[in-house]
Amino acid sequence: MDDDLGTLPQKGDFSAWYNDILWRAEIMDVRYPVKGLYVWYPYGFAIRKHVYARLRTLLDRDHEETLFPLLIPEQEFMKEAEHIKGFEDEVYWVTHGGTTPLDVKLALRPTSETAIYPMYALWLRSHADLPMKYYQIVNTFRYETKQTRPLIRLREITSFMESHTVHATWDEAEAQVEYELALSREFYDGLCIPIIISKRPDWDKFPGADYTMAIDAIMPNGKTLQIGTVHHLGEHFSKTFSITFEDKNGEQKLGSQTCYGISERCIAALISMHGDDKGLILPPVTAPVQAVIVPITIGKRHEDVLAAAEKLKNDLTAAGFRVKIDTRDMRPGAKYYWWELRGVPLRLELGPRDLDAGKVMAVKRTGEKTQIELATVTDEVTRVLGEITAAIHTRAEEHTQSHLCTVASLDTLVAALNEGKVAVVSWCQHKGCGDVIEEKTNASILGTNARSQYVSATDSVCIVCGKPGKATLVGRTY
RNA sequence: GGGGUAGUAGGGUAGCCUGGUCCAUCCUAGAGCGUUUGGGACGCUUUGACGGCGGUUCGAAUCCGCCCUACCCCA
Repeated sequence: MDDDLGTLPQKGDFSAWYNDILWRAEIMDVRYPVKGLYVWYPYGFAIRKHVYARLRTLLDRDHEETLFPLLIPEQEFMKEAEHIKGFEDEVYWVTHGGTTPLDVKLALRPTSETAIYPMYALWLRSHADLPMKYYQIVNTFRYETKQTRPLIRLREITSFMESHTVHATWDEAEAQVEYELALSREFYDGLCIPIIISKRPDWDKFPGADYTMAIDAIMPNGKTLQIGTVHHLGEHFSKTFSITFEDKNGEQKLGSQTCYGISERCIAALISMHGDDKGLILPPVTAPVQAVIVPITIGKRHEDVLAAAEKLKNDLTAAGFRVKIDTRDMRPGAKYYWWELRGVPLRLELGPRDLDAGKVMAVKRTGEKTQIELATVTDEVTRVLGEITAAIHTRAEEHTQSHLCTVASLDTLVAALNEGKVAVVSWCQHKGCGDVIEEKTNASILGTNARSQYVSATDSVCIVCGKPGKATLVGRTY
C-alpha cells in the first residue's frame, strides 16, 4: 500500500506534481491547440464556481457587479501613456471584420481600464455619485512571451475579477485600497491561504498607478505567487479620461481611483498550497463534493447498505452539504484513492458493521478516522468539516511561517533564498541598491512595507548602503 | 530575444537515418462479458495512433516544405 502511490509525482517535485495533478484531478486540460489557452474540466470549473461565489459574496457587500465589452477601440486604449507602455507588447488586436480591414483596430482587453473609464466619465456627474465601486469577472487576453503555465501564466486569463472605484479624494481612494486589502485577506483566509502584503517597488507597479499593493503566497517550493493586486491610480486615468464630478461648491474635480484584481491564480494557490502526495486537498467551502459516501456492499447486505447510504445522502443534502454517493463497481480501496486525488474533504464509509452499530466511519482527507453516530450525522459532519478546515489552515500557516525569515545582511539573504525561503531585509528603496540585491540573490524585490503575521518586519538600515531602510520582502517569484 | 530537441492510441515508448501492407510494445488507459468488493481485484474478448496542411512516390509514421504546439538551454 505504501510502496505504490500511483504515478502522481511526489509533491516535493512541485513542478511535476502541479502539472500532473491538473489533469489527473481533472482541473485543466492543457491539450487545447493554442499556446497559453487551457480548458476547464467540469470538476475544475466546479471548484472555480465555489471559489468565485465566495469572492462575489464578499464584493457584493460594498461593490456592484457589471459587465463591459471585451473589445476596446485603439484610440481609447492608446490614451494613457504609461498604461500603453506597460501593455503594448502583450495586446491581441482584432484587425478585420470578416475579410474587411477595420478602420479602427480593436484590442482584446488585457485589463479593462480603458474600456471602463470612458463610461465612468459619462456616468459620473456629481459628488453624490461617489464613491463608485463596480467590478466584473471576465476573461482577458495577454500575449505572454514567457513560458505559459495553466492557471498561472496564461494568454487568456479566464477568471479575472477586476474592481474599479472612483472617490472624491486621494485619501478616500487610499482608504479603499486598505479596504480591498482587508477583503482579500478575508477571501484568502476562507481558502486557508496565508498571504503576505507588500508595496511593489516603483519599477514593478501597475502601469499608470500611483502605487501598487500586492498579495503574495508562498508556494511549496518557496517561490512566491502574486495572487492579487490593489492599485491606487490617483488621478492618472481620471485626467486622461475626464472622470470628473461637480463638488459641493459647484467646482469640477477629478476623481481619485483604485483598481483591484484577482485571477484564477487564486485557484493555482489553492491547489498548490494544500495538496499532498495523494492529490488535492480542498477546504470544504471550495469542494464541489464535500463528503463522499462509499457504501461497502458485501453479499446479501447489498440492498440494506445501499438504502442506508441513500438515506444518509438525502439527510446530508437536505442539511445543505454537497454530497455524492459512489456506487460504481470498483473496489472500495480504488474509490478511496480516486476521491482522495480529487481532494474531497470527508469520506463516509458505510458498511454492514456500521449499519448494525448505527454508525458511519468518517475519514478526513487530512488524515484521521472517527466513527460518528448516524442519528446525529448532520451535526457531526458540520463539526468534522470544521476540523478539516482548521487542519488545512494550520498546515498552510506552518508552511508559510517556516518559509519566511528576517535577515540582516546580503550573505545571509543569499543563504536564506537558497534554502527556498522568502526573506525580509531592510532596503533604502533606491534603485541602485535594489539592483544589487536582485543581482546578488538572483531573486526579486517583492515590495516594501511588508505586512505579515508570520514574520517580524521592522525597518532598519539598508543591507547594501547602510542608510535608513524599510522592511522589504525578497523572494524568487513565479 | 538567441539556440537546441521533440510531437506516434487516454498515458508512456520503439520504429524514422536505410520509404514496402507495418500484427510494434508497455501501463494504474477505453469498451464489452463474467467473477469480485472493509485500502489501488482478476480472467477472457476487443477498440484505438503516427501534431496539421501540402509535396515527392506505385507506395509516407519514415523523405521534402510550410505551419502549429511542447520541452530544454543561453541572454
